[in-house]
Amino acid sequence: MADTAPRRRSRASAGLPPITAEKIIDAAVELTRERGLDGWSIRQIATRLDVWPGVVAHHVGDREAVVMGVTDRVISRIPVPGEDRPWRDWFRSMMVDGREVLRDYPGVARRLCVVGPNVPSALPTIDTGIRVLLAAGFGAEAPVVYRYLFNTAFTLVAVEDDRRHFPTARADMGRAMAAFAEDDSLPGLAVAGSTARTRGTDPEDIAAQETEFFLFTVERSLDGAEAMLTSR
Amino acid sequence: MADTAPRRRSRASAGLPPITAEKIIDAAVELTRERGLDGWSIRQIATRLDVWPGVVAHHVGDREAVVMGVTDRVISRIPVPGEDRPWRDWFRSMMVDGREVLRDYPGVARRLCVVGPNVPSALPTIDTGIRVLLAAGFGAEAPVVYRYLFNTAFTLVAVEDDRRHFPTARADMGRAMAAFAEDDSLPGLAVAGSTARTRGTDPEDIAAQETEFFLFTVERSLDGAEAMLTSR
DNA sequence: ACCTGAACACCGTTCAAGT
DNA sequence: ACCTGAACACCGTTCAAGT
Repeated sequence: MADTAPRRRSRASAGLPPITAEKIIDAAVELTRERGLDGWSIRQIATRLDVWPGVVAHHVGDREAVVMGVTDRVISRIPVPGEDRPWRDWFRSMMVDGREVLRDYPGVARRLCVVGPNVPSALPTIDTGIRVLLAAGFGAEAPVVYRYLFNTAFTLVAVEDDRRHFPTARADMGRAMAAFAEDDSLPGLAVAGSTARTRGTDPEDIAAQETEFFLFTVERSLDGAEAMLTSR
Repeated sequence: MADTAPRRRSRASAGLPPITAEKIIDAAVELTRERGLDGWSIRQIATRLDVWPGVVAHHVGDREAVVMGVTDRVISRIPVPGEDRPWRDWFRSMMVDGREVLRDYPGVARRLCVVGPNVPSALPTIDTGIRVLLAAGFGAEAPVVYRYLFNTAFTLVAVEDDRRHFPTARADMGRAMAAFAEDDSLPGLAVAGSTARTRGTDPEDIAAQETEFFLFTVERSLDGAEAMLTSR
């Protein structure tokens, strides 16, 4: 790995181009793809760029600033569906496409949920989404409905990210539930256990179950919003 | 603070009682209440107990083990509503009461969502909740509906925790949105901005808005589940 | 302006040695 | 069995000094 390797000679005197903030974020984005947003250090970025750690602070700022830079870049990759789509289609597309992007950069979904519209690249999506809800008849509740749908989908992606960092957690959970299948004293868990038993436990089965639950969550949250329209 | 203070003499020779795993988790729970689950170090726990850092590993294990111990203890404080309650009431109570407990221990909600039924103290709640859904007529879908409702509520609490660690984020978000109130080129954000303008920005206003959005999310998620019953 | 090189005050984990 | 005391391999941040 050689993540920590001291350098010897000045970049300028060696004829190398100067480091820029953009190159630092580039390296941080790539490290985030490989190891997640909490899986790299400022010193590892510096090593990749062949400079000393202080250079990162000089061009970008502290770790927090680097993380925000990465977040903004990743969010900008999420496509914004056309505003002519029916509201349920628009949100389903945005959520499913957003999940695809976010899953490649573990930890960014959590950040997105926490900082929300403070990430500039999220603004076009928010603007279009609220307009779509206005057109659907949500009126003054459009902003809160947007937040509700957005949060429900992407906090779930954040949890999926976290679970990948507990590689055994998924299998443990399945096994723990399955163990209750014949427990008469806990009939609720017994039902969950029977369900768990019928499902596969190898990685691709788990991935398919995750996607299935994500899509279930998306549809339920859309139903929850739709109930606001029909009860008028 | 004196979080790092070396000790001098043997506990045994000083007549002090031996450290136990329970006392270590006690100290960690208290530190979590004060600073959150990511706000303390193994060395700070050791300092509070007047021992060397290695003692924590000896009695409990690594940091992960201490965190799971804290999580289990905090979850055990969440009351389980009576199973005779109508399903919406049962879930509303569990979610609102759970939020009250979890908010006192920042970071635990996130853990709970990630490890789920691997925390032993969560099992009685899961068992009762699934039974309540079975009684309500959700049939084989009871387990997935339980997961959906649980996740929606407590991932939101996890985000609320995170936002408290970005003390400016909340106000920045409000100000950022309000700034779009007269932006004709972004009409969706303009609507959100107008809404943001009418709301207070001091801490207790923010707390009230957080609670309001939490309750909104809870009702919408319950509506989303209820739609599964009415469409049969 | 940009970068080096080092220092500072922290981490979690491990482990031989003492009691 | 329990704890000391130290070592190890890391962190993020800061900053005087060089170019």
